[in-house]
Amino acid sequence: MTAPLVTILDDEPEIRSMLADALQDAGFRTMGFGRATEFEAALKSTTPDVCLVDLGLPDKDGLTLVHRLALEQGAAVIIISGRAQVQDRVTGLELGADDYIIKPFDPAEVVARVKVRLRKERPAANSASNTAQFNGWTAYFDRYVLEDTEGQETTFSHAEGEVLRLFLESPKRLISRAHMQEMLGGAAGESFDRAMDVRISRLRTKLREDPKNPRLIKTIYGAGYIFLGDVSWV
Amino acid sequence: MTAPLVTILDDEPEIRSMLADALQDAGFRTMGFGRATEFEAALKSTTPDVCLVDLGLPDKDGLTLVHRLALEQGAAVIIISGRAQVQDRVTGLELGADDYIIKPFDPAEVVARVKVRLRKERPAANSASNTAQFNGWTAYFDRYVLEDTEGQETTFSHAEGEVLRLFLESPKRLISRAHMQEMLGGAAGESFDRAMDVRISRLRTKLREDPKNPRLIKTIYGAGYIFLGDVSWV
DNA sequence: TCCCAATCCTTACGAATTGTAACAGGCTGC
DNA sequence: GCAGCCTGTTACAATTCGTAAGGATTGGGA
Repeated sequence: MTAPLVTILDDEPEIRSMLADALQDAGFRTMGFGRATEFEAALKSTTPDVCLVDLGLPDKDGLTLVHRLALEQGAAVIIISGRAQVQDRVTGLELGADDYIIKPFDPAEVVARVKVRLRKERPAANSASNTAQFNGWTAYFDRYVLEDTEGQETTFSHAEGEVLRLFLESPKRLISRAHMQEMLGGAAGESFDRAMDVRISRLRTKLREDPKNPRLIKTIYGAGYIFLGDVSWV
Repeated sequence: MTAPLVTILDDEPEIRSMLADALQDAGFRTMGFGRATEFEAALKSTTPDVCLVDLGLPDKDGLTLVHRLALEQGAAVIIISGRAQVQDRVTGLELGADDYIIKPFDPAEVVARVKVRLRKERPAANSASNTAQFNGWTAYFDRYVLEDTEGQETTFSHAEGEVLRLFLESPKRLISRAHMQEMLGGAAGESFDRAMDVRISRLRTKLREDPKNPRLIKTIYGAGYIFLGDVSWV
């Protein structure tokens, strides 16, 4: 799968290169344009995933371009503009933009917002995004299935999935009991926190952990748990 | 079709009412909450389309709430926060928020951004189409027919169609049992709610679901159902 | 080293929830 | 009226998940 393509349409070269650097660091392909006509020409041969569009263009009205982009291309459109009036933002969003960022901006925020758009826009990438691999196991959170090296499948329940997901999102880091309670919805630490133990116990058996020598879910006495797998989300 | 539901979670009553007014003027239904626990309790019986969440809550960490919402509910989440640092915004967006609005804000902009989310989230809400495709199946609601990959047709009844339509209009989102009752007529009764189970059971057999490992209609114990197909309305 | 209290694991049990087969009433069309 | 389908109800099986209880483990102090 090729990296998502982000186009940058802005007449100031410094802004273009600043955004391109930040986006490329985040793993995206980028294409920069200084004029709307150039950009439109390029659209004939490429389909960007996200389009960053500056409204203050010399050769064309940015808003109509945004409108066309959103309608025809189906790409996510993020307006970047110096015009900070609320009315500008509202009309920009109503004409089809997915987001509206005001100059001056921080590149990190632009990258974050681009990522949000991608997360939502690409259904294929979305359905695969709740799958994680670790130490021979594959966890499919959408199907509630755990698959071992030989392709053997086991199902896990919703509650078990919550715990597993929490571990897989913070591997090799200590997860305190209190934090766990909070994440997993429970009322804040009553004396009933043994429920947590049971959940983990059940998860351990599904992961076929050796009770004497757990390799994946390690207990830190008096502190919490730590998940030791090498996790990669697919 | 009922108006989209927007929840407002903020500890300041003035902000809640200001947002509620603006959103209701725009034609949305709203529900306001001052504490995270109240909100979580309400989630058991309703499924909001967009959730506005203030991060500075007294009783719970807003960010973990956002994370859970985005993950489990599948609803669009918009953070509203007084914390204006770029880092705050980036982490908020990475944890699953779809947008991040900084206080003080203009209600008109909030409304505009809510509309953008709805435009993206509910593919079927706008078009009054009667045909939907998902995972090899095609459902023709005008003919009460379900067609599989090979063109084999099965009919479904009105009651089954109601459930199926509800699922197909909110794919990959948790649909609470109570919300379902409300949608499908019956008052939330006592033993009546078993009718719901039976409807779903019958729908499952028509979709040839494996009882041990359903791939399309997933049960979340104690919460509701979630439809996992990739839906597109035609 | 030994002991003890705190902490944690595991098993068994039971309440709550959900799945589904079977039955029965109701409606429609012939 | 009768046959056939739709749909709610009932009853019972299966699942989920918290709780209790007893045993095992840990780590610090005697």
